[in-house]
Amino acid sequence: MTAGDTARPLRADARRNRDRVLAVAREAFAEEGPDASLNEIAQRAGVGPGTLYRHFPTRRTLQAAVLGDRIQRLAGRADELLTTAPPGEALAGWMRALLEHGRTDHGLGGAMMAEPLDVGFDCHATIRAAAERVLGGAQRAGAARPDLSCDDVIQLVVGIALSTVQGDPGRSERLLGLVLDAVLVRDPG
Amino acid sequence: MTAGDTARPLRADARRNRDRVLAVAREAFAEEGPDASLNEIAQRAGVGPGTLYRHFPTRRTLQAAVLGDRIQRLAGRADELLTTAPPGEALAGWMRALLEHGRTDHGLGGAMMAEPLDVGFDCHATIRAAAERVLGGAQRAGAARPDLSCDDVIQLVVGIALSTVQGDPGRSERLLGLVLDAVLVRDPG
DNA sequence: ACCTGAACACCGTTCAAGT
DNA sequence: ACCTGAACACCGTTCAAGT
Repeated sequence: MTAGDTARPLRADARRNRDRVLAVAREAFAEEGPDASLNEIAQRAGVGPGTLYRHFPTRRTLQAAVLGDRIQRLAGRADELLTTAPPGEALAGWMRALLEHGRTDHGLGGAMMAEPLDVGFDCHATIRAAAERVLGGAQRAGAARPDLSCDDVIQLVVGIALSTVQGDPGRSERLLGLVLDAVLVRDPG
Repeated sequence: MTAGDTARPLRADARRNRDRVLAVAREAFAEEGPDASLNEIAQRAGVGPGTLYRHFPTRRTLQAAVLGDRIQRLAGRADELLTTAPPGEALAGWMRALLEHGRTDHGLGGAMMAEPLDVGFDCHATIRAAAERVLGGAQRAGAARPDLSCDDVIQLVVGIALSTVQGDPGRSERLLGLVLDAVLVRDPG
């Protein structure tokens, strides 16, 4: 199920307009960040402002829709890692993926996690569930500190993303490494 | 020396206007966050928009001026802690102070650290110097990991501030504790 | 030297009118 | 049922005119 799924199908032209707006918004957020002009997005998509607002009543709704499949992929990546890597590495790898997600679109990914409100499909719940899976796996294997919650993991990583959006990715990785030292339990080998 | 010091003294009315704007901006940022309307600040201060822009050509300039003395106090707190607490506790205490700073004014404190550009007096340099002092002290005493840079410390703490501005302070402290586990060297006692 | 405030281009948002 | 686009209130920013 995709982020944009609604109760019953849209009329053909409505669906097309929605997709157009979404495609343009994707580019706009990538280029100009989360505060890109909505009117300009509507214009570039060839629709009136009203049409944009009909489909996405608030800016956050549009942001959530843009991030939707990215978040789905992020959740899927958790299960992928759990079957292809040892638990500790799976957790570390997923945190790396979350970090990258947080940095996308000039920090839009991280910003959405930093604000409590949820829109459309529940981004928070999806990410939290994925975090719980990788963290739980690592904890049961004794590879991660047992007193950690998935919110701890998420907020630490999102924090790194937000404090380094402007800088180079190398800084992000460096900081993630430091946090991992507090999260992972040293392998006695 | 205060943040607002300029080369030569202002005319009396100019100085008064500047102070008025600054006082109103302080309230506005505290209430509405870093994006508070500049026009409204000018109006509430009883000056025209042009006057505000004359004194603070960009929003960041105004933000820096508002945060100025807070940053001075934060830097002073470093030295205070270094003389009243053992090195490891001084570092931890200062990081706590930095965390609180990052959360002020709806995250304005943290946001300014997350963007590279500097305005007016150099906020970054002031904070980095303070961080270097407490971190260096702790490292020389063997209380902190020797491979850490002051940027590591700052960005980790600022990240926590940014990812928890909306939530309760308890979450911030919790996450700071986790980061401290990676920063401090366990006391063998 | 400094202030004022009208003016401009822009933004988000709404809503009557259309199809 | 959906779209359009004019309209409104607002914002940041500038600048000629004043003192």
